Amino acid sequence: MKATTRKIRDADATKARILAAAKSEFARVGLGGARVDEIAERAQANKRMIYHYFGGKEDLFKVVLEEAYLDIRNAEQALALDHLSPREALETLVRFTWQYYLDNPEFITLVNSANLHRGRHLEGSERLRVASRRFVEMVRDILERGAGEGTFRTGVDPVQLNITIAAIGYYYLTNRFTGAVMFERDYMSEDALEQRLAFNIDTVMRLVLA
Amino acid sequence: MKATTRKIRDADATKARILAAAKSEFARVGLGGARVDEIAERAQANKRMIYHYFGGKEDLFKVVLEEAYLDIRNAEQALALDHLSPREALETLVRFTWQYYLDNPEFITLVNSANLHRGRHLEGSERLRVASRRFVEMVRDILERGAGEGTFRTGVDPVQLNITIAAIGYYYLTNRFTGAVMFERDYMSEDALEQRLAFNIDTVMRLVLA
DNA sequence: TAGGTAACGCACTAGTTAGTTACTTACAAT
DNA sequence: ATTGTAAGTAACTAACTAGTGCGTTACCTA
Repeated sequence: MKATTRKIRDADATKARILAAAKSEFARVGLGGARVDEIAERAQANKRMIYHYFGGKEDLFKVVLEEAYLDIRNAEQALALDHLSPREALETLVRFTWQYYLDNPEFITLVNSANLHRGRHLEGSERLRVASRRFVEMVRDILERGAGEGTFRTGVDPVQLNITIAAIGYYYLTNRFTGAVMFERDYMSEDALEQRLAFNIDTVMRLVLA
Repeated sequence: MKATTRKIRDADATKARILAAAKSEFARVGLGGARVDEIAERAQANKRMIYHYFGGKEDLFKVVLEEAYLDIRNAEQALALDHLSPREALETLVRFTWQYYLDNPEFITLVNSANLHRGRHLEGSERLRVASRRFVEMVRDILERGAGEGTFRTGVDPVQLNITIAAIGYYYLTNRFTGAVMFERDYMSEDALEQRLAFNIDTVMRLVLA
């Protein structure tokens, strides 16, 4: 009956609720704007528990941030791009990156907040470094396979390509509010999103094709 | 002697000092993180003056933001790209955008902060809309001239191109802290900056060339 | 079933924070 | 020279904020 017993006290569940609430709050108003009391309330936990489990606001932010990055890196691995042709693999990656940002808007704001604070909340994370190395190797492999079969040109730096793939989706979405004012466009209509994705796939393909 | 008289009371000078201090503070720690007392102190002005001249923290942010955008739009116009060949004009724009971000790092953080707050501080700015329209027309003109002489392909959306030109520079710089942790690279060395700019010019050229 | 341990809650502190009140003082126009 | 007005100041306040001290209670294990 253990699984069905409604535990009044459940450390794991409380921790998870705090993390979820913190992710949402940090994403909504940034590290500086987030309020510990608000996170506690939304997590239906006592504020004391945040200090008990995580140490403090900044430590909580570190955990939220690392989780967010590990989550996208894991999702990328799950794509199994090495089973696809180089061309398909790259297009799949561009589409995935775009869709991930759309489905997880809090990821973008968390990353922005982390960088406003000069990345200091991520500095020690060896887990993230390992995951990132694997990711770069994955892209390098696609580029090498493509160059080998003659589809792609040689000499494309996988890190630069990664940055560009992220940039063309990320920038569009994170700056959509000021963009909408300046360019008097609806950035988020179905048509607009579709057009941007098509433009981005085109950009990346023209960049690597032989 | 008016010009050389050291006025103890000078509304314009005080306003300007407040604006400069606010720009720096908002850029450093965001709207939420900035402290009105700190801005007043750094401006060597009394906090009361901020409320007197600008109304409040958020109104001050609005002015800072609008100024920042108008500044880059003016600088772009000053490039006189219509005097260059389409190809040179576009490369000049890519180089300029990149260099502007490097020379005015506060611009990027201000824009990030504005978007974290869903662009609401910019919503009413007709001045910015006018300047942006002129900017889009400038890029459209380059693309049309290029297409006319056969250098560029047809059908490239100038707004999408603008977004991409901004994105590939902006993203690299704003996310350089988390990027440095993940990819174990120095984003800001002279070599790295030069390589990124070259990569970006290449990306844009491949995107538009016929 | 007894008791130790970890989960949890209340109420507080010490320091901040945006914004204001009530005042003084320089300056320019008359 | 006088004086109205705008520039400038200092000392508040009321609300907020991260973090904590200390006591209580549920749950697991021996």
